[in-house]
Amino acid sequence: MARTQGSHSDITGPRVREAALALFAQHGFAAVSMRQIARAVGVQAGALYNYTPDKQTLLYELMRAHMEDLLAAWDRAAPAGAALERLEAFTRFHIRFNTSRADAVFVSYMELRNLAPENFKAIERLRREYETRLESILRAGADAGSFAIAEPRIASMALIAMLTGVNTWFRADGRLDLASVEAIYWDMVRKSVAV
Amino acid sequence: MARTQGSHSDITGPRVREAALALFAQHGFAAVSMRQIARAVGVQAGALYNYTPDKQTLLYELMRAHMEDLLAAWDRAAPAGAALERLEAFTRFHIRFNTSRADAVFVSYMELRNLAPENFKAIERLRREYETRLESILRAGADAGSFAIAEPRIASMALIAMLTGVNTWFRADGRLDLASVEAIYWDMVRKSVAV
DNA sequence: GATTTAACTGAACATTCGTTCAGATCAAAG
DNA sequence: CTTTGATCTGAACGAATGTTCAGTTAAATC
Repeated sequence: MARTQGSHSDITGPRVREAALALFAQHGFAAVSMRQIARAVGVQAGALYNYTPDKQTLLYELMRAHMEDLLAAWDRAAPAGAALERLEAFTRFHIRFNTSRADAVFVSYMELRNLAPENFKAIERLRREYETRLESILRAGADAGSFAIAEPRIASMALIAMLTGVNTWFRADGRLDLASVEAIYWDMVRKSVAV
Repeated sequence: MARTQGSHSDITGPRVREAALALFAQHGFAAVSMRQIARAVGVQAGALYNYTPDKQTLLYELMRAHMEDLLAAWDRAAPAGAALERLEAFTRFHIRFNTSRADAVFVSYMELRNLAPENFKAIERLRREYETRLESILRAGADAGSFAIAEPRIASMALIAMLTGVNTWFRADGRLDLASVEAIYWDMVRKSVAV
């Protein structure tokens, strides 16, 4: 038995996913060919099929991995305590996590319509789970009387849309650093749910 | 000279654009073929080239028309007066206009990366113009002391992202009607910029 | 140094793509 | 009724698509 571990596949596999993610983000899933991905990795197109059964599954696995990373990272970072502190933590976490993985965020939102139905359902469930994390915070704050929110579910969608929007304009080498961006958005979030 | 006006082209032309818009919104520009569009219209693929020089221009013209409609509609609807009233008008207008043209909004955001560079620049200019309309309102309110906004440009991006997010969940036959949605969002917008 | 086999190549498969164009169609103008 | 030309068909073009697979390569094991 030869080349059981630590072989090329440990290197090529991640590189396939990295290249696919970058290309999907730049040109879109449908506009990127398996040959383009292979060229970026430095192999022939056929070699990609050692790492994914097909193009569709490659997309799905990228999105699933991203959504599960997102949930796991938040569950690790989420503090206990008052709703206001939890909301601030969520706001800053969302901005930091999403700006640090712009390609994955972009693909996970833009390519939903290119998922096969069963894959779409799985990703939507994960997305919904994340939204519910914020919704719970808003409900807790509303129940405690520290937030004024008529519709917690809709407010959570509104806030997530606002926060994710940072990705459309933020550049790491721009005028504002992440700390300033966090402060600006937290100020708006805090006030928007204030009593 | 025969069939100079009021002929098939007055009917087929709009139908081509309608079919293309709906298909682009559903499957994405790159995933939709000229033959699919032709089938939806009820003609052969070759006939489409009486109405667009190529697929790229078809996409560009759809996006350009949408952005110019948006700007013209706002400029007609925009009231004079205090910043707070102008901001409320903008909030309600944005929600109403965007939910009434979900396909065009979706395509105009999602397919930016499929535009040829010069077309991209033209659409980006129009988008920037619209963002500046809101930014001006925020600056006026900040100068007058009625808003507390450190970064008007960024606040305008944040608010537009939040408002456009309505399209991801709003359904005309859902639990909430548009008036309720407008009220919920206006409440959040108003508070987020409050002193 | 011989053997094993994971990893990859390179060619091939049937489809589909955007676009072109000669010719058919047919409603309106003369 | 004849002419005109806008409109559309139907076939064709080369290029590109996702995927398969027999065969080559070479690193790790014995």
